Amino acid sequence: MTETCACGEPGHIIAEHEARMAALAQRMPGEETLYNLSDFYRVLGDSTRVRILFALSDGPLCVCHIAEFLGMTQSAVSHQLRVLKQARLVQGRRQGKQIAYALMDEHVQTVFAQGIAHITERHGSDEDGEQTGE
Amino acid sequence: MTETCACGEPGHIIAEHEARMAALAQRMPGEETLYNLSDFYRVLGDSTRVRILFALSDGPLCVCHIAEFLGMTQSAVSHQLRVLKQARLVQGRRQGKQIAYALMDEHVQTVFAQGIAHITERHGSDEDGEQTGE
DNA sequence: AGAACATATGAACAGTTGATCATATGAATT
DNA sequence: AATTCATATGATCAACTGTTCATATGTTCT
Repeated sequence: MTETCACGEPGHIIAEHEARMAALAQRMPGEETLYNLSDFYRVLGDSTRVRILFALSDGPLCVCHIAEFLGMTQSAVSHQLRVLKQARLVQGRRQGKQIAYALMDEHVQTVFAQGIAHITERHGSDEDGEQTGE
Repeated sequence: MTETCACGEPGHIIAEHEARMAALAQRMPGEETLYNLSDFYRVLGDSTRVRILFALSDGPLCVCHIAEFLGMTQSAVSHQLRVLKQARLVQGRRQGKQIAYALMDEHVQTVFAQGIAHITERHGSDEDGEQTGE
């Protein structure tokens, strides 16, 4: 399987690479952590859910209002709220017939804001990248 | 479609919700921004890619070493590197027969580190969440 | 030029995902 | 208790995703 790359010439990059790999094995977070991390990102990796989170960034809203605001079906919103709820990103509080959803904590908002910063700081929207470098 | 929720009773939450919705419409980032944001997260939303990013967090590695380190096929790694490259998260520099991949900039590492922080700060790994609140 | 190595890429396939539709649950109002 | 409104949920289906296999591209060495 692990096709060991045979080029073990001294002074070559291979040397440092292998040193790094040894160090990495130490620092490598547990399988579970990495899985949770990617899972967390996966939840944010859908524009509908991102829009829902943004809709809640100013305060709680009930499902029907989220749906109205985003121009979506109540069902679709509800399904996605369930995902966000399981990921502990939002929280629902019943108020009469309605259920007001809110962001779980400020932490979510922080991460979210940083994401937007990361995107916008790329000064624009040129998104290619087909050259290998060199 | 937008089933307008009829309960317009004064003093009810509906009032503030609708006020918020008006304000939101202003703050709402452009469609493109939100799409880019979720797209960015989507790339991080896969454990293989997260593991690759982590493997590069200590310095460049060539494809075969990444594959060896993660116990994956060269092909699978290469495919994912392409995704990461298009998302401008990594960068490849040819060095002889090999191509050393590296994280694009420190910004990536920052975002990445924050993600790990967000996960671990949840003190453990209890992941349910089936109650609506109340 | 030819062989060997490193990486990229296209096709194919299984597994996952998000929206829709129909319907169930649950709360308030009559 | 029956009706109405608000939300949740299960089934279904099309679209997408990640891996594998086979093969192409590109580099080095002889």
